[in-house]
Amino acid sequence: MAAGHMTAGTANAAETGEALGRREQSKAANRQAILDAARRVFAQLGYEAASVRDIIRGTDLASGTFYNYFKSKEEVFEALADDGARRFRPVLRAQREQATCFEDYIERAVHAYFTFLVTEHRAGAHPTYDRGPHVRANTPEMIAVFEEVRDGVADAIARGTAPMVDPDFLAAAAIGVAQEVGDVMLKRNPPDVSGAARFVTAFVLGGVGKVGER
Amino acid sequence: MAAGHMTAGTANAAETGEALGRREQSKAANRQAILDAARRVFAQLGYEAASVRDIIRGTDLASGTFYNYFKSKEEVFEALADDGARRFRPVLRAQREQATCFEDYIERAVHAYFTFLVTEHRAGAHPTYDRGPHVRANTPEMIAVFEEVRDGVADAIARGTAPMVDPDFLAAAAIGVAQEVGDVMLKRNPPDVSGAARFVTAFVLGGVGKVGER
DNA sequence: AGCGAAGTTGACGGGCCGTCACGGGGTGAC
DNA sequence: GTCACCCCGTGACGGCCCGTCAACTTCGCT
Repeated sequence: MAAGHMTAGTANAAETGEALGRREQSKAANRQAILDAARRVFAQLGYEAASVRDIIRGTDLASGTFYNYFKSKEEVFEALADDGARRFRPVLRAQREQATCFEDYIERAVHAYFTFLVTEHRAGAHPTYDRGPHVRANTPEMIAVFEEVRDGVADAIARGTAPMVDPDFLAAAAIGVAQEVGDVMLKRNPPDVSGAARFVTAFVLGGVGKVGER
Repeated sequence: MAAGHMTAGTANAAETGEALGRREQSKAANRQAILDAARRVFAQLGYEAASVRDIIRGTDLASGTFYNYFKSKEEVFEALADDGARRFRPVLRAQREQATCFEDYIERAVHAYFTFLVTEHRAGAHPTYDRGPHVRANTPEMIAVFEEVRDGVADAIARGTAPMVDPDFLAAAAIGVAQEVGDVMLKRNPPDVSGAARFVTAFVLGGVGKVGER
């Protein structure tokens, strides 16, 4: 803004972190244009059915340009996924710090996840990943919850708060429950986030307890 | 075999159910050739990466012939899936009848499912469904277990053996656990079917118990 | 102003898709 | 045994998507 009559040199860019050269600006814009188009296209056609060409048509770029930014449809998906995870993870961390106990922690994490699911679902960002036989993609939030829960569980076990069980199995079980129940929840109208979160929490905690008994 | 000098008329076919006309014979053979090729190709390339052309090349048929039997790759997958389910379901039923209680029933079902998984996995029939972002197809056995467990749970609730809970959520949770833990199990060497089955059983039963408490 | 690098463009060869007009061979009637 | 019918296998075809690349445009710097 204060650039005025400056020649937009490198010194200015380093000064604030913004006001990049035309080159960098255009690069960022193109990348974002591709991601935006991809979001729209995935939402409309579903990930499976969408083609790179569909995404390109959603921008005003040439086909070759796409490949300057991404190698494939998969890579675009991953970029979108990382984006989702980056937005979601802080929320999850916050819940973890506010939690009063292990039980509370699980419920908060799951509740946050389901809320996120419903939001993204409403926004159309989560297309029907289920075309063909029946296919599901691991959403970024899922991965975030997975790692978060795994860490939380490992913590709890280390502190003796939770029984000692195979953490891989446990994390897998928890994520499986959240995933499937989340799916069922989304199909209901209206989706009962709190109810589903309570169900999952109880189920997982009950499972942990029973498994820990030997 | 006893056909001898017969003119292979329709009456003979109806008599035993076999000894079909050349036409029907060839049709069955072609269908089977496609399914066999598809199994191989899916195993080798993965479901995602496999193309209809790959399947066709795995047979000595022309491309047009494929479409006389199946509309798409998806339809071939479904045919293979139905086949798997048809082989697996009787096993599951048998376990159900042998079970002495609800707990035993769950463990038997899960154990049978995991055994099936390992067998099919070894046979290469279950390719890496996870290419690209991370994609998973609902296998036919999964669907069979899903329905079986759902029915079993509904039964148990009706008889008062299991606490009254939302059966959709419950079935979803159970299948989610089995699915994810099954995945983890398959990645270990050697896969511990009994251990995983015990884990899942305990987890699910614990979950059911806790959820039922209110 | 002018040069070199960075980035964009769109045409191109290769491959897959599903279709369809053709022809060969099984089938049943006589 | 013969023959007409029609089922079904065949493979070439137009349409589309893929990833590449030589030519060109734009930017950044001197």
